[in-house]
Amino acid sequence: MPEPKQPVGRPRDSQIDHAIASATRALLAERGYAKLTVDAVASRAGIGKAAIYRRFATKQEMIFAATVHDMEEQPPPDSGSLHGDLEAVCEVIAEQLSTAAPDVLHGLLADLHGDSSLGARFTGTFIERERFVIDTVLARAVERGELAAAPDAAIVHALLLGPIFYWLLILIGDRDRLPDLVRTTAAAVADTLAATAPPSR
Amino acid sequence: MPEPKQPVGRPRDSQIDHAIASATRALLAERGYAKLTVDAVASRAGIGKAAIYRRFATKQEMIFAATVHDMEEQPPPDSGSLHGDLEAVCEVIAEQLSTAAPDVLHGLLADLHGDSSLGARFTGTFIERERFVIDTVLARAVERGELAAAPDAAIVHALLLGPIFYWLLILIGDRDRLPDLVRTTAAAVADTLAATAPPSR
Amino acid sequence: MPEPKQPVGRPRDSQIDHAIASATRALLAERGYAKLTVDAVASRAGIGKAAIYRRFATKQEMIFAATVHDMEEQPPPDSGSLHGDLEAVCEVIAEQLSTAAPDVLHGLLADLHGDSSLGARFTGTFIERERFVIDTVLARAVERGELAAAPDAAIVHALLLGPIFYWLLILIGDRDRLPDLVRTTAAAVADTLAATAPPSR
Amino acid sequence: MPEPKQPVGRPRDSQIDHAIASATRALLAERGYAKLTVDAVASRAGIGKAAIYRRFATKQEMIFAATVHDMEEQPPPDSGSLHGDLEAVCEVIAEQLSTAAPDVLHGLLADLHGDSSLGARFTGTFIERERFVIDTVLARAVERGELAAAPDAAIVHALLLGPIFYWLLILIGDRDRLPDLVRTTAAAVADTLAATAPPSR
DNA sequence: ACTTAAACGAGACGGTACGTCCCGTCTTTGC
DNA sequence: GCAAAGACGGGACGTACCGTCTCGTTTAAGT
Repeated sequence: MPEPKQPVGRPRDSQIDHAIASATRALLAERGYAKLTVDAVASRAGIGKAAIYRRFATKQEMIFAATVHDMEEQPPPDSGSLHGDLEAVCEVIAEQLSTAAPDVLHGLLADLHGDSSLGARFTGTFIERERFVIDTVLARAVERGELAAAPDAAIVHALLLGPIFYWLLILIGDRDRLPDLVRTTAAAVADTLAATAPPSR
Repeated sequence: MPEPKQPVGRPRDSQIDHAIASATRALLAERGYAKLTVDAVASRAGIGKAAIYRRFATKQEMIFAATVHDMEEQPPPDSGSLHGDLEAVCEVIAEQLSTAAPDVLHGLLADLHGDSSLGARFTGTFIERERFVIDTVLARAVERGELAAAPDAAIVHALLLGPIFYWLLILIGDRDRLPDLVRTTAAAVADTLAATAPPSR
Repeated sequence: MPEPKQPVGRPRDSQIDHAIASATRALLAERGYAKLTVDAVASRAGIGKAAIYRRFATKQEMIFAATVHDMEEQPPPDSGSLHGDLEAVCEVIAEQLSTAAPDVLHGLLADLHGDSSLGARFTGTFIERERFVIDTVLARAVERGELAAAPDAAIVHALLLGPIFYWLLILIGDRDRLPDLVRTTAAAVADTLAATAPPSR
Repeated sequence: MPEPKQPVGRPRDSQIDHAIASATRALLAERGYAKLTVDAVASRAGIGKAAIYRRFATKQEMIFAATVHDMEEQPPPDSGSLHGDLEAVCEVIAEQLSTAAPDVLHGLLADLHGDSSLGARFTGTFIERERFVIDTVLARAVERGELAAAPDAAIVHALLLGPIFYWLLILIGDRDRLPDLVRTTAAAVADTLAATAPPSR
């Protein structure tokens, strides 16, 4: 029996889930990743620490849940060309990333890769999902006849999203210029792929 | 006179600087960024904690100094072509980065951007130095007649080094395939630049 | 209403109070006052340092509480004569003091008078209590007709207990001879008082 | 040869001895025993720490030397009676003690008895000297015929000086009343001795 | 309505690391 | 060839968090 887990006792209060998430986000914005403490989140949310640890095993999981909560990524609608598809993919990622402060992303990434289980979960969701999106748009291009064969998706992944991450996380570049970067990147990747795997005439 | 600051008292023992740096690096390699403690560094280096805090205000500054100690980046020798120069720049960065464990890079970046003074210092040295290297190779290309005008260096910076960081820090990709990525990236950027700012015929 | 202060949250574990006190006393006996460390107390008591600092603001307060825990001093039973009463008072004090090592007494007194709040607390409890005992036996003597009027209690206090403290703390005298000293002191004080304030015939 | 110790090199600067002692006394008065640091003394005296440690093995010795520097105690001139002699002894001690703050005396005593070598030295000088003074006045009384035999000097020592120490160190009593206490104590001890060892008629 | 079982706010708990301070020693340069 | 200035190893201090664990109270579902 797959254990329907008939609930006994007081059920979890779903308001608390929201309170935790929004307190976490507020404190991240106010004080930064490094100075976020679980006690502060509990206090700000008006709840006890136990309510947090009943939901999340570690502080990192809490932050992870509060920050990447709704990042659902779907392959973009078929734009009719590889170039258009790649640009759409880039744009979505860029938009999502630019809502977060760089120090939060760095802190989260550091903690993610410092904890192997969380790291695996991150790779298993976000990275895989991005990869799937890229696979999809590449397959479309092959089908469309733009490319002779699907190139290595991992390399394309890095070429396409790397510049955006670097701009936001390392260069801490001006966000107004992000659209420029997105356009240039998408164009460069599209051209390179076309040159490397030209359609068999 | 700009204060020659003639030293009085016992001078700092430069052997201790080395001992701190190498103990830090050893412990980072052995136990990882998250488990590095100042006491452990002092103990391993055979010194007192005070000697560390006399040199560095925080643990983060110590790690910063110990890890980025000798990263001197010079523009690569002129290879004769923009493509060759870009590839050389990429290779050097890729080589430097791959000597460090990903968790150290993440931890360091997180701490860097969690402390504004350190973050500014990082940008003011490494990023500026990388930017200078890129400026140099772009200027060479213009001089050579490969490009009509030097393109925006910041964008080139992101396009060129972003994929490598992404590969190592986010994808945690196979390091054996890094040379492939470097080649592809350099080629893509060179082609894009040539297409965007072609030599005035 | 004088604030009944209904407790919320997890209450303090009173076993820990005992564990701290007995670990402190054990370590004082084993290693002496100067070598007592808070970490050692915590470790010996099997608790965290935070549990100590939640109860006591400083190491000194902890030692104060641990060493003077149960020193409840009551006026001795009426022996029928001033001399007998004074001797009883002396004996009790002498016995209590001789259970402690001189270095602990010195250390404690030094810390007491190095921290004004602790010093005031010490005076407000022990000294006051001793004074009350002395007041009581003097009042008895007046009632009994042994003395015409109660003499200055502060002077009597010093005359009666001073020699014992001096013997134990300054002379570090042989403890076997303490009973002798107690007898002589009590006799001297009783005689002096009788001579100074004789019963009005 | 009894080693005339012909001095080699630069002789010690005796001004420094004074500077150390007065800086120590000033800081003791300003900040108290517990907060006295060697660095502060050196800085205040305008000298290096080494100059201090060249003269004293420990901080305690330095304070000891600075505070008890000139306490030379001689038996008082013969007053003609035991009572008068005892009172004179008391007065001298009381005067010397009341120049020092109680926290300094306590701190010093604590450190003295925490360090056995210094403790022995203290006993070997001050206590012995006091004892000699008491022995002397008791011998005079015997010679004079006031006492049949010299009583136990240790007990007399405690009886005579204990109340003064207690008043100043434990009760932190009013110093204006010290003369009263001295008179009462001397009278009590004189009477008791006379009663215990009356002159053989 | 009453029992039961879990969730709740509050906050104490063991543990670990931090950064500071001081001691007594050692090592320079300058007088 | 000593002195000041101050760096050094060592070690304790008191603080701050983490993730866990009681308390006494509250809330739903099942009797």
